[in-house]
Amino acid sequence: MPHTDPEDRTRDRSRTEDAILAAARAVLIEKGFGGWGVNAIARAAGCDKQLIYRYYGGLDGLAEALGTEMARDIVTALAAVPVPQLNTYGELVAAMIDAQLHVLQGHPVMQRIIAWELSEANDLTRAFAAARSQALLGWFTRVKGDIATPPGIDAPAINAVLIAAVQQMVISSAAIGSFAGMPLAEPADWERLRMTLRHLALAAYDAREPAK
Amino acid sequence: MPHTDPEDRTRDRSRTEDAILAAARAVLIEKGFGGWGVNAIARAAGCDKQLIYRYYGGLDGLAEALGTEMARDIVTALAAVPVPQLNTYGELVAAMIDAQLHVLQGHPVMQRIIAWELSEANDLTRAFAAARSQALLGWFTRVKGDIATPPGIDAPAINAVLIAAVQQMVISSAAIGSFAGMPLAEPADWERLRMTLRHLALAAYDAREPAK
DNA sequence: TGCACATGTCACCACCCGGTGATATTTGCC
DNA sequence: GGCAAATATCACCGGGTGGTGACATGTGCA
Repeated sequence: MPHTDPEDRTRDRSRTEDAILAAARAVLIEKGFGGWGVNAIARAAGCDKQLIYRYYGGLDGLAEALGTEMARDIVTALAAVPVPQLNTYGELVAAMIDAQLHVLQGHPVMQRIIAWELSEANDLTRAFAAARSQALLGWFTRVKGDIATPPGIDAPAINAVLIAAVQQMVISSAAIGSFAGMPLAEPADWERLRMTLRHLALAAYDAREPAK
Repeated sequence: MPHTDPEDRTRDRSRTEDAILAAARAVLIEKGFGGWGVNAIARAAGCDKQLIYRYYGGLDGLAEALGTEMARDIVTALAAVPVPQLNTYGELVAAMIDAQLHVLQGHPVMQRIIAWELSEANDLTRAFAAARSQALLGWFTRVKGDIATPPGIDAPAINAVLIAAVQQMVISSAAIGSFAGMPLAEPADWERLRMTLRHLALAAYDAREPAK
């Protein structure tokens, strides 16, 4: 029976490609970028490491694939933000911050990649950071056209600071479960952070923030 | 001549101890924690790695020494903050944030250690994070007694968010020179960040921030 | 059927790592 | 001077890494 069903073939390139990609994610999540190598990934994927070189061109190509996935996930998350309902600049920023917090918190691969960027400066990590910046800034410039930018305020800097806080808090929570004495484990902790970020965004932009 | 001057001895324990510690800092700064190991440090110190084990008890003891130095540097930097001149809670927080930004920006070892904390969760990195948190919170609780805490505001959360932003921006600048499209290289960039953080702190706490 | 190719496996290489025991040399005291 | 201890060096171990060439086996087409 030479013509077997593609589903239960023992030799299926696309299947092993998926297995390698999944293993690449799993190893990155479990061991971090320090333990992210061909041997560990091949072991986790249950195949020979040679296939990583054949199908992805080695670690670099595999990392690129993860970066592409990450950028796509950010775009997807931002696309779900209900922009038309936001009528002030502060509300828009608060929504963006909220989306960023949400997607990053549920995305351990992105968390590891960000920690990677912060630890090693090379072409790969620079490409990671650029992809995320582009996804964020692209969405924002595309959306802010509808809403007036407050005058006399350094909006890009404030937005960068808020995004930076989100990143640091989420990455720190994954590593040690808290930050500067503020616990980051229970859902209530995250709600507290969410409210704080919203408060800051509104206080920075909208003259009178609504009572909470 | 058995009684040589201690200054030009070839065999001087305290001298090599200092050399090892300096090499530990240098290697951490240059290669990051991924390349921070006994072989590289001994090579940089110009001595045998055996001495690292003898004098510091291995990598763990050496890392502890670096952590102790870091905590001491934070305390020193905070001690220079002119607390008596600050009469509002927002001003106090702004001064703390400013001190934190200043010390971290001039402390590449601390930058690497923070990136380390964000990448690996073990007893060592947890001890690092705890030491920094303790230095910060200890100073703050010791100082805030003089100034009334604004009611109805989650001050610890806001402070944590601002500190988190500082950390993320500085670490990111060291790694890729910018963050979310905001350049972080020239002194003017840092002044811009400084002003933004101050604006946020005052907007969050003091009802009417002074005109800039 | 037979043959070419795609797919997967294995063995091996040089290199670096952390760690340790044995050994050499200097120092300082008696 | 002599001798013990402190200081420093060397050689080696097992193990892990990224990378590569040779080989085996399943697949699908002529």
